[in-house]
Amino acid sequence: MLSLSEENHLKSIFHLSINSEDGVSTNSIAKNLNTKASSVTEMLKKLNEKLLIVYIKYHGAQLTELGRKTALKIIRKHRLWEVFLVEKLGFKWDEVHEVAEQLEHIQSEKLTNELDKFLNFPTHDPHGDPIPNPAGFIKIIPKLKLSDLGIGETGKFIGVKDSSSAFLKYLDKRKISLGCNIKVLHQEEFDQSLHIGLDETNLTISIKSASNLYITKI
Amino acid sequence: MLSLSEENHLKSIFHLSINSEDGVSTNSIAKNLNTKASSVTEMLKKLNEKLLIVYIKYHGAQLTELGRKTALKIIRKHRLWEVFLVEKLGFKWDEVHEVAEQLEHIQSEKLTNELDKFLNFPTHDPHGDPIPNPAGFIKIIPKLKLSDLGIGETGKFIGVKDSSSAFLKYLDKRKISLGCNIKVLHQEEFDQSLHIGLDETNLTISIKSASNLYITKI
DNA sequence: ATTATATATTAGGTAAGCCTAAAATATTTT
DNA sequence: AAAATATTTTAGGCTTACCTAATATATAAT
Repeated sequence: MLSLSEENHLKSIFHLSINSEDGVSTNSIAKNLNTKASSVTEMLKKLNEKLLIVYIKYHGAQLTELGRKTALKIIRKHRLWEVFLVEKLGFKWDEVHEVAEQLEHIQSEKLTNELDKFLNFPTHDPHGDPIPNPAGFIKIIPKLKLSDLGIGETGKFIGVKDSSSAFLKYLDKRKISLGCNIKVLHQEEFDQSLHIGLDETNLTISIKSASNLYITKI
Repeated sequence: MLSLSEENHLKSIFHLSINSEDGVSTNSIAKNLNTKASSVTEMLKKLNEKLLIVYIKYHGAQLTELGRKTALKIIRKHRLWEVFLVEKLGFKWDEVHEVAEQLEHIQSEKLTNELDKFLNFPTHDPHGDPIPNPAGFIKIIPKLKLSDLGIGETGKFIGVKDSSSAFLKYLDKRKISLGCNIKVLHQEEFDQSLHIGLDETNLTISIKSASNLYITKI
């Protein structure tokens, strides 16, 4: 059984390795977990011993298949609990993270699987991220950003890149919610901001916001 | 904020002080938590510093009002989660303890209170134990055992004293479930076992079992 | 290709929470 | 009330997971 700290390091490495082919750097993990590089180095040695990562001195860490599965099982729990908090307990999508960070470490396969059933086997969490299956399998869909669409194209809003509370509240205020269809109408030349169509209404969002919205073309 | 270990010690002291006026002994806590007396002594000093208990060397520990409230807030969470596990996720009442021991340490008042609401403000957990309110208030009802009833008297089964898996399964097998009415029909002289009436059926239970069943006279 | 800078590791230290063995205090027995 | 026994505390160690400061390696700039 893994310690809380080991689990958090694994998860961090998983998340940080999504956008990088080679090893995850010590510093990036430290920043992610709010600790110091020296602490991370220690942990990387331990996770390497346990065959959860491949760690080469001065060259960062990469998850092994075992490590990846282990990380995904934790992420599965995190995302299931997020669904529970939003759908059953009425949490807003910007309120769930902190609590889910605690709940994800509860050890009980039965609990996780019964929760999954109770929630009716959801496929995505409230931020649009996919939920791994019990074996830690996940289908990774290459994510397209709204800012990648051309003028006239329409996308379905499926997730956020930055899930900070500020950004989620920004979306709520503008009634941009998961699953809605967004059409790119026009782009301003001088600041790249986008005019978009959303149901009946039109609005303008900055290029920064647009590149935080994941969509699938439709 | 309290550490996991501090919380567990408080809870242990609370449970052990129910049947004893004076201080809870170091050894009994150690036994309860599966640690050693020396570890408990250390912790008692710390909890005393934090004003959660009154600890006098060689004379055990007693909860302060603050300590009692704190313990009851943890117990509140434990019991709410037990209700959730049984009523929503289909756990049996002998399967919930271990998981609830983990869930009781999750820190989020909002979570606890929303869970309470979601469960429709239950007053008792699946073993018949009362659930404290958000402020850590609880009404302690002096508990009567089935073995305290006289011949011909009837009681409503409201809780168990020993909640071991073995005993709970024993009850399940005999269809003795929380809330049912039990009438004492006759007592064997040589082994004190009781003949009881339960709905349409009659059965015999040992005096040991009878003294593990809490009831209210009706 | 050196030098400067950024990044990572090692060395050594701290606090929490556990342990065993020895010493101190309480309790029970005679 | 003294001796025997049980209980509790203290002393000193260990492990995990942190930290800072010093050193080593890698990367970027000249």
